[in-house]
Amino acid sequence: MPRIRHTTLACSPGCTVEATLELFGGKWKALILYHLFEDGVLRFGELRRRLPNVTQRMLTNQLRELEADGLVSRTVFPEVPPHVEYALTELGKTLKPVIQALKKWGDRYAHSVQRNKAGDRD
Amino acid sequence: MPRIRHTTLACSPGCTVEATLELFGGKWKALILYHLFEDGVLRFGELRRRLPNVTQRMLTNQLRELEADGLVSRTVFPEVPPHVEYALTELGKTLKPVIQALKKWGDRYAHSVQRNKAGDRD
DNA sequence: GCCACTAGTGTCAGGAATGATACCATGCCT
DNA sequence: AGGCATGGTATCATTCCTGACACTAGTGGC
Repeated sequence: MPRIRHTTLACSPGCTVEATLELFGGKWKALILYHLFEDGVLRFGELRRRLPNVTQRMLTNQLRELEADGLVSRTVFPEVPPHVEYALTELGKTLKPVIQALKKWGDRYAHSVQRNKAGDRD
Repeated sequence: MPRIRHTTLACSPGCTVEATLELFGGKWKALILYHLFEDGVLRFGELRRRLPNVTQRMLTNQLRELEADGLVSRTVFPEVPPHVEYALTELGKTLKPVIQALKKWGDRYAHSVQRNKAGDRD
């Protein structure tokens, strides 16, 4: 859950930047998308294993929101035990260059971010 | 203030994606960066005018964090009334392709994000 | 003397985001 | 009959984010 949804994109010229960010600004969404780009299709449990620090509830939430935004598809197989598959939609796939840009920058520069602040964690 | 700072980037292969996102995942940071890309150097008040919905305190906070992360420089002119200029650092400038990717995607696809969810706002 | 201007800071409060934990259904295996 | 597996939900508590509002300094103008 980012914070605010502004679907009217009239606020300012850079507003679409914000709007885009809100789609995967959720705490784990970018990671989810990233793994879906890597692996294509993933079951709930597989995603969970790839994101060890996410609680089940969080993962469900984030996936539901991605689904509601049309970025991720959710396919339920009526089996027991339950079987649900998550994959990127066509729209979701268009985010690839964005995520790649993020990753590329991170791989190159993240280490050079000097955190001078107190209250540094992790 | 994103949420967690993990400076050790060992969590998962997509971790740098998250790390990058945390740099400008703050509610207004992407917008601030965007405007600095557009205009080069901006005074506090100018930024404030470009981001009408941000409170002074928020703007200060976000700028301080961007500064702490080494993305934005803050230059104080010892005058009265106060005069402070904000600009991108060299590191900050390297984020340009990332912000551009966000904007490009937003301009093209943001409108096609269908929000099926209840609780839609704005 | 009083007010305005700029760039803040301090405090407080409300709400949202997140986490912990427990619980559910159902079919299979033993 | 009991336990396990999967993909969830429900409830509660807490922590974090954000906004509203008031306040500051120092000089110039009326």
